[in-house]
Amino acid sequence: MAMKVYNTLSKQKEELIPGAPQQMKIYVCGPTTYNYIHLGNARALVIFDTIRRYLEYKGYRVTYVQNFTDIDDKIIKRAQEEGIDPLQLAEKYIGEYFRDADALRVKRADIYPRASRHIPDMVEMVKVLYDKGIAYQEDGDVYFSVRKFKDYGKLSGRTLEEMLAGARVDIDDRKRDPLDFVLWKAAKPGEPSWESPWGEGRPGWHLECSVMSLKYLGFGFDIHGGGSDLIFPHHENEIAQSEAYTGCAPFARYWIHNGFVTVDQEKMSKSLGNFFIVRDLLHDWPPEVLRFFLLSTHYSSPLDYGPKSLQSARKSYNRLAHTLESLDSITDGEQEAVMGRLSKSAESFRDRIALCTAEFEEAMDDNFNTALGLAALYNMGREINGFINPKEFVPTPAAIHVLVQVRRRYQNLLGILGLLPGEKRRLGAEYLERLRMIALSLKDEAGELMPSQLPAEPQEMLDLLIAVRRQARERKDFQLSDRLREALREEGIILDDTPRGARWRLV
RNA sequence: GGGCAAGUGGCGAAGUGGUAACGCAGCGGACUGCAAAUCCGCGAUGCACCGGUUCAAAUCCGGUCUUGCCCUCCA
Repeated sequence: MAMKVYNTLSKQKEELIPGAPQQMKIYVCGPTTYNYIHLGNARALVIFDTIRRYLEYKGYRVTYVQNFTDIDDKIIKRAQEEGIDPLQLAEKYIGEYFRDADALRVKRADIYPRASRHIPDMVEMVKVLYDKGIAYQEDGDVYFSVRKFKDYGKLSGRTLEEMLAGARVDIDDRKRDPLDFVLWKAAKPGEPSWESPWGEGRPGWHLECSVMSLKYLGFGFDIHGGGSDLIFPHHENEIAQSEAYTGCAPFARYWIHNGFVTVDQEKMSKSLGNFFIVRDLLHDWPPEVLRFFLLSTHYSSPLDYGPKSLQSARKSYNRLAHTLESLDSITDGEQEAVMGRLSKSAESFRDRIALCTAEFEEAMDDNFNTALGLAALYNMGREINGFINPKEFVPTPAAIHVLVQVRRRYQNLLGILGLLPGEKRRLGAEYLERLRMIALSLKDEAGELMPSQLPAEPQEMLDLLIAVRRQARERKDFQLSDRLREALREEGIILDDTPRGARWRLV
């Protein structure tokens, strides 16, 4: 199946054809590291991570590059406030970035280039642009002359005149044209700076992405991604620099931009101050739930954040995860049971699963429509539940065989979206005391069901409480049974009664 | 002021010419202890509004209203 993707450059959906067979070279603009990442940053991360995973699923060899902007006005400002070295500050937040990204199941990029480590390459690019007469110098600053690049505006879809009409551009005497942008900034006292033919200074923001993407992926690489707020000026300027530098086009072939996360319909942004830090959200919500939320809307649309939407995401996600749990428990570690004759119903079940898989792939092939892909997973989940839940279901070897395959398939697809449930959490030592409290508080009611000697290990303690409850149920003491279940629930332990006894899980 | 999106059931959200996916909430049912959890089923005669094109429109065209985004560091 051919894949299609919306290309910001052509403003239409195009077939995605790799530059080299079965390979995809992707460059994604990473964060400026002066703070923890927020949910808006996370959206871009998760979206491009999902695109990458899907391409890999389709058999592409993906080279994935994501930069860190570690030289920047804000980093410098923040570092001055804290009285530390800017690069050290950036390094600290790069570390924090990895903690959050890893928690969100974002696969590591192949290369994480940093602006600070590519200064000579950047100076070289400026030099070439200067020698070509496209850039000019003024008081140690070097500017790119947009009038010298005829295609300026092709990404954002604006002419120079339209941009000027905005009248919000800086009036700067040193610029020959208000729309010219800085390639190299002359050093100011107390700021990090590097040697250059125009004196001490530091690179302009857009330069790093041009230099580093060309260096690691080469001219005309496949996909360049980022948030829509980067279309102008960042990506527009990247194109101008890079194509003026190399003298040919296109610098990158497909430009993919994701929509914003909003709060009360307003863009979540650092400058507005209405942002939510991923670190905090991870404290309250499992990473899969955050990922589910971020992928539940098409990547190009705005996504409104609110506690209600996350609650809904949690319930929605739990259903998908629960189906996987059921599959796990029924196939119970079996890898590949012996093949036997399939019943008619098992056969048609297998066929319907195949249809859902095709549905998922079609959705993802069409501009990475994760919302539609999730719908396919729900359809698949419904088929699975409908197959294994009825009383008349018999786990014959043949049925298990099918289910093992289905589990693998279902797991695979969830994995593309990064939605595989994390490792089952263990009962930590902190539970022991809380569980003992429950036991003690119910001692009178439970009478001889509760032994006087309580276990000293959390899991044994929980097993004991579950056993007590089972006995209470057997003698139809539902009051005690319910009270026990409620008490456990308050501690975050949920009991599910099944025909094979109670199963527990953590919220 | 200029440029660009979007407006779909109570809520969220797919669908860009052929008769409205999916999730949450709600309702009904199965299971059960008239429990929790879970599972299954049901839901828009209509897709902001008006007009037009077409055998056929949520989907194309024109107009109106509303909202958001970009034009400034930002994923």
